Amino acid sequence: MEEESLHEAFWAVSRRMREQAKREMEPWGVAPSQFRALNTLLAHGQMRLSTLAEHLRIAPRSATEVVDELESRGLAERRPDPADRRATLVALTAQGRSTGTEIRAARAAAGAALFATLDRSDRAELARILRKLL
Amino acid sequence: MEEESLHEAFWAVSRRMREQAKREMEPWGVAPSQFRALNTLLAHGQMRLSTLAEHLRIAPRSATEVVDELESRGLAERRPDPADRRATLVALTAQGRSTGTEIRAARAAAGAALFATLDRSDRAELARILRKLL
DNA sequence: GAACAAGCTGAGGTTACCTCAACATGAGGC
DNA sequence: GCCTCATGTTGAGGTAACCTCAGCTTGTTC
Repeated sequence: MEEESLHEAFWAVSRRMREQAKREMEPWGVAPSQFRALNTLLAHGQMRLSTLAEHLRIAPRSATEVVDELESRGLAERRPDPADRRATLVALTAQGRSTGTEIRAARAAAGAALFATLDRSDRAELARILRKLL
Repeated sequence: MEEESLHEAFWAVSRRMREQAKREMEPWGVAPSQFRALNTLLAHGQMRLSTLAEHLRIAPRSATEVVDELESRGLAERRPDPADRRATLVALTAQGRSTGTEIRAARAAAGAALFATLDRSDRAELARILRKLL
């Protein structure tokens, strides 16, 4: 009973999160899934497709798709991994880096809107609980 | 910075939630979206399609689809609204009611698995914070 | 009784995934 | 050096859960 409503509430919030993220990124023509990739590349630098997939917790095949999109928008590029010729590395282009940081800044400025309604301690609580759930 | 990781954590949890829900409902051949509808019908009784859409926070057109599915599985049925001939009411069949309660029981028994890892106070905290976010 | 609103659905689209199989490359055993 | 097995990426094809837009039927109001 209680679990069901927790479930529903969780679902509603994550839905709202997605909608909002989508709106925020529209000006750059970047979809949420692409931004997620952009963001981890910003944080960790170039990496293999499969490593990116792990970071994003998606199947390698799906990472291929996201990278295709980023590449077609000129935000990232593939290069052969010199260490293993089966692998390809994904790296941000200069434009990818700047677009990524711009979006991050915009989101921060918009207050990462949803979570901004929480005060510092609530955010800490939420983070703690989410970590527990993972 | 912090918001981004909150975002990611939230996303990861809701993803896991969906996967788990899907697995739990497989034996009944009911998808998560269908169960959501089933559940609100169990809770509130028959209602108009548009009202159901509101409850589920989806577009009316999407409710049509969910109800189509439930109907084809014999779990719900449409009947004309005697009060307004434009409208159709959605009601659970006997099988719909029993299947719904079975799934609910199964999920409760499985501990609504994810949230079971939280103790009582954490769950209350989480519920409070989610409510604040909505 | 004309005009506008409300309720539902057909058609068609999108996002963000998935699996499975093919193909190329690498690594270990013999 | 060759064979086998594992690893990395991608083509093909599929799915869930939504969406909008246009069209139909009824209802309400003036």
